[in-house]
Amino acid sequence: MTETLDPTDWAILVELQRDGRIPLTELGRRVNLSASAATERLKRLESTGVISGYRADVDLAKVGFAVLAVVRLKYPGNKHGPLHKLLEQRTEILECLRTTGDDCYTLKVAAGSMAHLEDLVNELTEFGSTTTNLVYSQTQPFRGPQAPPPSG
Amino acid sequence: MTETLDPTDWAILVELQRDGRIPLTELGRRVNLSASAATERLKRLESTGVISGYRADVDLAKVGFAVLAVVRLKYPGNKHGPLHKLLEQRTEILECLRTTGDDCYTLKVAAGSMAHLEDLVNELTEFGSTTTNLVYSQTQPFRGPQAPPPSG
DNA sequence: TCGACCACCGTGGATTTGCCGGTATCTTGG
DNA sequence: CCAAGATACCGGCAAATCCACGGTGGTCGA
Repeated sequence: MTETLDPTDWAILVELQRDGRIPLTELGRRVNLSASAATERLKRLESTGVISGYRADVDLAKVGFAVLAVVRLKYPGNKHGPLHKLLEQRTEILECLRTTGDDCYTLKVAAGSMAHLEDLVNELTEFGSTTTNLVYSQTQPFRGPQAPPPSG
Repeated sequence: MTETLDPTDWAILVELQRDGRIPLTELGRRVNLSASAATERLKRLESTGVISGYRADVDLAKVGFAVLAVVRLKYPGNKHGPLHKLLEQRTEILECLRTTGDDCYTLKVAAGSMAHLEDLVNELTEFGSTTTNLVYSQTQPFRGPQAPPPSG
């Protein structure tokens, strides 16, 4: 399940989480490896699934999504099919976490306006009661793991 | 603030959010453009900040973070400096959203074990009362905007 | 000591990138 | 209506990069 990574592997992960599009030559330079050695390590990280992909980071506000919100959904039923279908259709739902606790799902939602957000929440309310919190700001858009967890 | 994007720009964003490391030649092919035209558009998207960067997507479980949790923090004070300092130090805190509502902050936290999570929550509890929910699963690790918001 | 294995390195041909000038379309002002 | 300018696209070329290859220096077990 978990892969064994040495400090060089971690350095590669950190670099590629900071800038996922650097050439392999530059990657090797940064982690003190030749380009071909860095390539081999990177391929291993990709093929073992440690790196699952690469994504461009899009500024939500710049493309018209002025509103970001966290919506918690208390879903009484056990028919999750329709909800998953909604998640596929509504790409405004950026993320969906199924959690323990009173609220079964925690969603991160982007909307162009409050009216748009209202529409989205209305759709979600079909499934259960919702709690919505607007987001003022977020520290970093996202941050991945930078080092192994303690004692492992 | 918001940039004007035509359908081709959106196609580029979609492709690069799906795979941020494809060569420009391939990108042009996918959006029906020559490599140089695709390059020019991409540079414009980068320089205007629509694309803020590229990141490798790391599988948390594969690198030893078996536990994912959402922690909501009710922060009574108004001294946010110490909290920001903690966010910088503790890279296990993947994301921090400041929101409206009763809970001022919503954090996404990765931990190697329940003991590790307990440590993290203890540190957070120094700042205020916390509510922690473990994450069973997440739909996609993340999904960015795929199309402009309605009527905009 | 031997041989298999592993991670690394350097090389060279194929590919990609970055930059240039040239062309077609659209807008603007006379 | 026409010319000037702007915009977006294309093709082509030099330089950088990618990629598969074989070679090297370690470690480990027989």
